[in-house]
Amino acid sequence: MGLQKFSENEVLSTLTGLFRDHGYDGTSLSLIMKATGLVKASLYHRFRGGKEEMAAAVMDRVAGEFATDLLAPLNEPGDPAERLWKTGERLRKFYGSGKKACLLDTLTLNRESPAVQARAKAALEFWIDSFARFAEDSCGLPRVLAMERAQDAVSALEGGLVISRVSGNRAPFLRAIESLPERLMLVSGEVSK
Amino acid sequence: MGLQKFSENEVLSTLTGLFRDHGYDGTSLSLIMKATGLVKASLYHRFRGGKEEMAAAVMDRVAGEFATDLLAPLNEPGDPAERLWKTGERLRKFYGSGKKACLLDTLTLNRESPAVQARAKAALEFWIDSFARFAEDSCGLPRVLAMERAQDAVSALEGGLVISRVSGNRAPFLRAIESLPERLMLVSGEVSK
DNA sequence: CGCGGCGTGAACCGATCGGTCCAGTATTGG
DNA sequence: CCAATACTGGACCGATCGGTTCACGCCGCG
Repeated sequence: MGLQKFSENEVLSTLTGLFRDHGYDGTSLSLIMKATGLVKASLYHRFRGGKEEMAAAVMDRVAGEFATDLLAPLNEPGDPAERLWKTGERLRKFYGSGKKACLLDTLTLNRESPAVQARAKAALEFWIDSFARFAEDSCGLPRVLAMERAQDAVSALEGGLVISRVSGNRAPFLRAIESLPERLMLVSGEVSK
Repeated sequence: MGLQKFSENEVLSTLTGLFRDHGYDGTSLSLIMKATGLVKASLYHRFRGGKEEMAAAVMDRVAGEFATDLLAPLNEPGDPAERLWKTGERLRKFYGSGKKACLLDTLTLNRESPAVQARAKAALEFWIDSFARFAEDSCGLPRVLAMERAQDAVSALEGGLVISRVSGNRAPFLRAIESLPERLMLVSGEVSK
């Protein structure tokens, strides 16, 4: 069998960066060719479904990364505060401290991609659910409150990314990361500061 | 002078909806033609700069709407709580209770549009600044805290929009609206609930 | 060593992209 | 009522869009 110039993982990484920066419509095949160093036929050979399959594959990969890496500490044994901090650090790194955008945002504008849309929704729900279960199981928050807090926590992260991207100031996103303990671990909402 | 089929305002409203729903790259000229009922030449006559000028005009219009309508209550005399509530209601209506996206998000992915990018940044800064001045002048928050709170408030709104759009659940956005008083009016962060 | 097959490059496809041109229409001011 | 003006329709442009085809080269396996 012929040897591939770049591994599946390398290509998917490049694709991920592309879709993050430019969204679905903004990521043209020619841009993908330039960035990956592969030509159309090579791309098409790996992704028979074309661009949409590429986007779906990227979503799957990132969803897997969230499940097995970024959000994994939430389900491990140990001190809840430390586990949440670990997850926060990984999220911070994943989003380049606010420099990189989120696929859930940039990849969901194209309406005529139900496959991508469904994956995004599932990934978001998994994320929120992971936060909620952590707040409920490890921190004793009542179920409904835990769900609200989880939604708000992810919302704060996503919003921070938008603000940081548009304003060029990473502080809002970093504060969203730092606020995770207050959001998911405290029963009432008071802050010491 | 010839009579125009649709007023400047009608066309700009349609364009606003288009750019909100599909982003910059996703809003093709043919889509614009269908939605506005105008043909390319007519569009091009009104916007010599083409699609980029349309996007810029939309940004200008919405920025003006924020300044003279949505955020205006913050600078009026009267009870701060009521003024903030008024602004919240207008924001809620503007974003269709979470169904409609924000241009600051959907229009800032295309990097090779410095004009649009600059307008978005300015509009966002104006928004944050309006919140911050309200928190400082009307609610007595110290300047630096007011600025942080304002950033976080806008961040919560933007995040709520993303979550609501992807999940199809409007609750997160509505909670972001409801949380405005806590965010901008309270010196410490405790909540009664 | 040669065979089978995966992976790749280049050429090519129709459709659509954003943008341009100009002749015509309609309307208002003089 | 005529001319200047504001606007619109349709045809057209080159470039690029996403997608497809096919033959060749390269590799591992027998």
